[in-house]
Amino acid sequence: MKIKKTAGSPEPNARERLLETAIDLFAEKGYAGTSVREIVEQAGVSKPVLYYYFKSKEGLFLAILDIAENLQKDLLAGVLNSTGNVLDRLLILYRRVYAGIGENRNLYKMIHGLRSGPPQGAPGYDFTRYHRHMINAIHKIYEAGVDGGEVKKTAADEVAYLVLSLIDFCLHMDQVQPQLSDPQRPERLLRLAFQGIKKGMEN
Amino acid sequence: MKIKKTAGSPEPNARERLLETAIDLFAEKGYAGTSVREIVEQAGVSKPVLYYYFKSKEGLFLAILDIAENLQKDLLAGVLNSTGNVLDRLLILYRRVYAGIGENRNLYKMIHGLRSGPPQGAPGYDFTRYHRHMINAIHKIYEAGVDGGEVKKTAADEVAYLVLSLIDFCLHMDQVQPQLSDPQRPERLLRLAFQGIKKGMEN
DNA sequence: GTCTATACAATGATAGAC
DNA sequence: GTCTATCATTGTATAGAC
Repeated sequence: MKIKKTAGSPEPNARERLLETAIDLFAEKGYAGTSVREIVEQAGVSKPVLYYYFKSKEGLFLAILDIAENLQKDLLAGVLNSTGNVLDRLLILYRRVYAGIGENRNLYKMIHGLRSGPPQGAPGYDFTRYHRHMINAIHKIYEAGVDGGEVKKTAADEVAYLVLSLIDFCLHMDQVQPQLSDPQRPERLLRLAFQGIKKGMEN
Repeated sequence: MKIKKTAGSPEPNARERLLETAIDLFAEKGYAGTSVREIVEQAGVSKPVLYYYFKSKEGLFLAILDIAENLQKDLLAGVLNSTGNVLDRLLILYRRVYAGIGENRNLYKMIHGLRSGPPQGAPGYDFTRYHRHMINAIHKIYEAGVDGGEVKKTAADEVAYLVLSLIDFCLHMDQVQPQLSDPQRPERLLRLAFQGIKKGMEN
């Protein structure tokens, strides 16, 4: 699930290096905070090379987002092929997402920053799509659990939000405060949410 | 709980207008995406006025963050004066925070963007402090509930993270997808988390 | 496809008059 | 305290040679 070029072509190197470098820099300093000069310098190419492949800074930016959405799409499709009970499948969802992020850490960082942040002069782009894809996946997993009589039929929407908020939060923590992060936390939080906090609710 | 100047002084207007304008612009376009020229133009002052009051773009930025932290501090102190059971107090926490955000919407937007995003060329600043303050407040509320025998003694840390993730998520939704936002959702999610999702856990 | 060289607008910041 | 005028630097983007 690594970044690959769009189609099979001779493709030496420059384009790939530009993509990877730009992802790193956008993740680290934001869109507006990153200059074209920095990108090409660090990628070891000259300015016109960037404009040749991507037409503009915006073009490069959008090319990256296109890659990201395809990665997410493939990943969620894989998760929905899983079997098991709801909690297990949600944990699979989390682990796959977590693993996918690990493989393209800065790509996630870049998107995460832009998703909750201001469009730093970046071209208009609807970042809520990633969110929607996640909600849909959780929804499907949960509904399978309702059909199997495993979980309450409570408003599935609310559950999807509850689960996504936990996952998002843990990924966010892992991103901005890795020293406080704990790979086991998502599992514990999910179990906690499943069982309830209130006294007298022990399984 | 509105933004006010640091001390009592003659103070006509320019400084205040610069602060408010900068908050709006930083919220909308990020730190790097906002130029000094834009700020002073929209504030109706000339460039040197900004440099007179804040010394630099960074100085203005840091002055804003200082205001924000004081607002949060006062707000949480007020919340911790509340009484009642855990769920009620957590809802009070959410409502106060929500109200506080409503009063200074763009201030929150600006910080929220920088908290999860890249330092867009902005001066180094530890944005995790807001997070820590929230965790501490939730912790205190929850511990009061444990003492009163109201909630499980389960790892209070986990509960704090669970609750904060719900609150953060709802505030985030309200921020980036107001059309999908629902003022009642936080309450529903908190109740859901308290009671548990799993079947057989009905109160 | 990739380079050198450059155009040209916008940037953050300041000097010095009032 | 606030202005006009200006600075050096950096920004995105392109022409034209190879």
